[in-house]
Amino acid sequence: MQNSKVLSSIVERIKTSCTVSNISCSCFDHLTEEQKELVERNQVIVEYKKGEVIVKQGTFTSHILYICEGLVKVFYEEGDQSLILRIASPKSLIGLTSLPTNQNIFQYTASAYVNTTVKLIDINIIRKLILENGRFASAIIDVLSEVAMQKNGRFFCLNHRQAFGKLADIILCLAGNIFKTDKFELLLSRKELAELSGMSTESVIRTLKSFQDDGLIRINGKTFEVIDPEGLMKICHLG
Amino acid sequence: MQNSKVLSSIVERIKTSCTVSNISCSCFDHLTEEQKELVERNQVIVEYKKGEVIVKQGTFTSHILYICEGLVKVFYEEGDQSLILRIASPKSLIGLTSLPTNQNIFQYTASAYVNTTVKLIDINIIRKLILENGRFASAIIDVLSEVAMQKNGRFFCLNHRQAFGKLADIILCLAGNIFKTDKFELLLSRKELAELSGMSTESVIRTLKSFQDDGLIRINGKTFEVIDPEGLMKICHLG
DNA sequence: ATACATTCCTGATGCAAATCATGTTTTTTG
DNA sequence: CAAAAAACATGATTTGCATCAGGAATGTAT
Repeated sequence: MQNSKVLSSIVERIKTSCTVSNISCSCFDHLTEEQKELVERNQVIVEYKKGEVIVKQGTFTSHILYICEGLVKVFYEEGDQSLILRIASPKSLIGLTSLPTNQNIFQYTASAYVNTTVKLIDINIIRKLILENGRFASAIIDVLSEVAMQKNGRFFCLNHRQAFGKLADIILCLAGNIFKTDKFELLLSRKELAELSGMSTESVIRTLKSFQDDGLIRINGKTFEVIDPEGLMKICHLG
Repeated sequence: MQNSKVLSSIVERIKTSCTVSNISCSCFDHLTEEQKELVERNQVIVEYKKGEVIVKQGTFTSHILYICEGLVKVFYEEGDQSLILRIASPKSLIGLTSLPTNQNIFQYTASAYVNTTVKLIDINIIRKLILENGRFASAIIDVLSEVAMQKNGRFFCLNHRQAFGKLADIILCLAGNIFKTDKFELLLSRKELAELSGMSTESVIRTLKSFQDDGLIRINGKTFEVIDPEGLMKICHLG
């Protein structure tokens, strides 16, 4: 448990270069009671099973997604290749980039990593609220900005680091930002981890093994434990 | 000149995967006369020489940048490595990601590729206008969304294509989006082109040469001419 | 329990592209 | 204008990582 403290302080420091982060949204707090009701009247709550597609790239954006529970993979597709843009955890919004009215098509696919509960909110209501409520608009801008900055960090990491650096980063992010503990049950397969880090499944396995051999992490099936977060940090910044 | 037509139609089609694009901003059109005056009273126009740093990552964001003329490199720095996030051409805004008040530090450096004229607008005025004017806020959201989507395309391209695919993409983007003609004087050095495409300078030179040998482009010093845009297109989507 | 499919893992091979080394041309500067 | 510096170019070498091939372990369906 001492490690948790070290971990959180480290994750704090590497925030900007972090591949995966948890950007929560407080925009609805700025609504009036009346506006809150309006949102509630125009939303539905839907549950998705592990692996199910929530929205598909290329379809019309009729709704904005608000993740209530679960974990969602947001990715860009082209041909048979894909690129994970971000991982959305509870309190995240998905679909904001479709707010421009001349761009009302989903530019990415979102699917559930695990069983996930999502609020679907009518996008026109969001548009209306942006026009009406400055504080709400400002909060939406904040979310967009944060997502953009996080993406810059991920972008940088994927392009400038090599295998072990990328993977070290992802492990720290999963521990620090998503699961918020140094020992967690990883819901993702090695293949999904590979997709996330932009490397081959085999390389992920090999690299994970080398981390384990070097005493940086401990793996037992799906259970991951970060033993030496500072070591991972170093790897992350070197390679 | 026949080629220009082909070129523009092609650039139209590959818009989403385009590494470099020209996102212009019409947000100030939505201001009242009074608000426009407010902006004008709180802005200064500054000229930067080629190579000069306009804003430096890590410094306080007191102003938003509006490019009047020129070409600006926006990049993320970490240690001695850097990553170009986007190229900003006239009518672009830079610094919007610093709008959240809890995040008032520039997350990237901007420097002038060529002599550039920039309007510096007090960021607090922009914040005030977002709260006051819904249409303005909405236009800012539109810009942020477009930049985000463009970044996704660039992100994808840099990660999934190999050298020749990346470079083909960049050449098409420069021709189609920045210079808007199939024959242009490239202001960037091979080294800058390498930085932009995330490859080594030597590889850029070699790849450019192979494009020339294959009759796809013609290069004469700094003058680039796209001869076979459809060929470049194909390369772009294959590799 | 048996058959089948995934996921996980390991070693061998190949290749794209970075790096190194070195030379040439162009541009900048004193 | 000469000297220095930067940009451009090209060949040789190295290397990180994907790909291929095959096997063990785990999970799922029959």
